[in-house]
Amino acid sequence: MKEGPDIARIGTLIGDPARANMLTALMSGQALTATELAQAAGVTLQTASSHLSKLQDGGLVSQRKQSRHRYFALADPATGALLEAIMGFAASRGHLRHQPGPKDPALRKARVCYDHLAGDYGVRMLDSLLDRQAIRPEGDGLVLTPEGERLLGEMGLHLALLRTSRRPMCKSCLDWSERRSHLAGTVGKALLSHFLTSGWARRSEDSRAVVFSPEGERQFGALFPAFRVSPAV
Amino acid sequence: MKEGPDIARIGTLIGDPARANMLTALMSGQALTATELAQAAGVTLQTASSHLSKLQDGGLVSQRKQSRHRYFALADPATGALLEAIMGFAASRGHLRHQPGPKDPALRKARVCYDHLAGDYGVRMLDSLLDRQAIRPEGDGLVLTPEGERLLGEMGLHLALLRTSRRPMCKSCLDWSERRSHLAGTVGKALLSHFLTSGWARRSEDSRAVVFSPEGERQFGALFPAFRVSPAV
DNA sequence: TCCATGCTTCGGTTACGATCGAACTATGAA
DNA sequence: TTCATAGTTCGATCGTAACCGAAGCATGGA
Repeated sequence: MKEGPDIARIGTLIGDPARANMLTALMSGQALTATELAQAAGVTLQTASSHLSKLQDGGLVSQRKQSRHRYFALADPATGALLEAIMGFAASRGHLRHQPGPKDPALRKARVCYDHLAGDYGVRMLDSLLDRQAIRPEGDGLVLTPEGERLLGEMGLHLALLRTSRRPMCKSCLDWSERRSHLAGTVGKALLSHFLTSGWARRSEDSRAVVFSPEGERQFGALFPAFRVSPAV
Repeated sequence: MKEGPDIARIGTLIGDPARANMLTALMSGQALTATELAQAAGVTLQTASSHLSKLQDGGLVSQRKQSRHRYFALADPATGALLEAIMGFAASRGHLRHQPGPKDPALRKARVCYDHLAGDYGVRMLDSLLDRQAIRPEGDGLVLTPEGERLLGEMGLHLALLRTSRRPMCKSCLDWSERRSHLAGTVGKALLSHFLTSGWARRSEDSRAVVFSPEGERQFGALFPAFRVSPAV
């Protein structure tokens, strides 16, 4: 018989709509309870529980008990990266759950993608960083330039701390709404985190949307000017 | 309702064992007929036909008519890359179709991974290229150094021609058998192609194994010495 | 024209897995 | 102790999709 990785198992786990909804909800990077995930998936708690134990057996999600609650989260960054890859691929083939039109504009403008910023603002940020040579494409990936290090330092990010992670610093991630790339990796995570902690933006309660305050809009606009009216393909 | 890429659809397509087997067979990079794919999947021709039309609707495979035959292949390199990513992820979670032991030694030694060399020899090749600084890790990816350009030129590969492709030149790909990376991308493809055309190796008829000739072993060993007895994790 | 080959379509069967109600366990609060 | 909340396990139902036999198309050779 054949030998090799069991891709069918992973496919089956992701292939059920309820499980896919749960995983998508967990792409926000937050840990969610079984009840919350049941709501997100549109199934009862019993069904959700069954799905979650399958996802856990499959190594896609991890569980943390905390008093009466059980918090579930994506198992690790690799899981998030895999889901991002599949999302990008699905979008590239036109497999959208509904129409790709201008629906849910908040999500299209700015949203959380596992742990970094996606949507129009995410794309614009990466474009701007590339334009001012803070980041440079190199081989298949992206690298931070000295100018980029200076810029991030100015914003108060601790580069040395970021480098301790085993994840790549910069990584491009295909955006399903924009059909273009935005910035993932440790730096992408740190930037989003910076926006949130400095009060420039906050996360929407009930979706993956990221809502900028007026002040945040101003600051973001100054840091990452829309240097080109980017046509969304 | 939710908005976004339909990852469940991709998951379902990959999640059926018969379809997964077909896709794995197509990872050899060769175009195969419906009959061949039916054999690979262990189903009848009717069933295979049904699966193939689903895969085609989903944008995972493409079809080419040639007289009475219909050749199917992976739709594009992005599809191969996605499958590679899922294989790596599945292997990292221990999801193997059978035991990960020393079974099918030919496959573990050297095999085709979509269009480049994988297995022990693939890992060894990349290790060796990194060791002699022909390739350098940069950011998330790999880049060819001047030394690497010299080396490839010496082997008779046309770098200018390779650069015309939109795919990255060098790319690392996680190896399920070795749990380490091997070389993908345009350069990885060109190297495998070089081994095959120069008669150093040939493809096995009925599997993804790559069989080296005695002369090929010698040449490969000279070019890519096993500079370190690499422990397979 | 006839037949062989390669593949698709149709129809009916079957099996697996998603689903939920109900009962059960666990933790915390009153 | 009792009650409430959070979650799992069990059992039964139900729908979908995989599967294959048979028939139908298409292409090419004799």
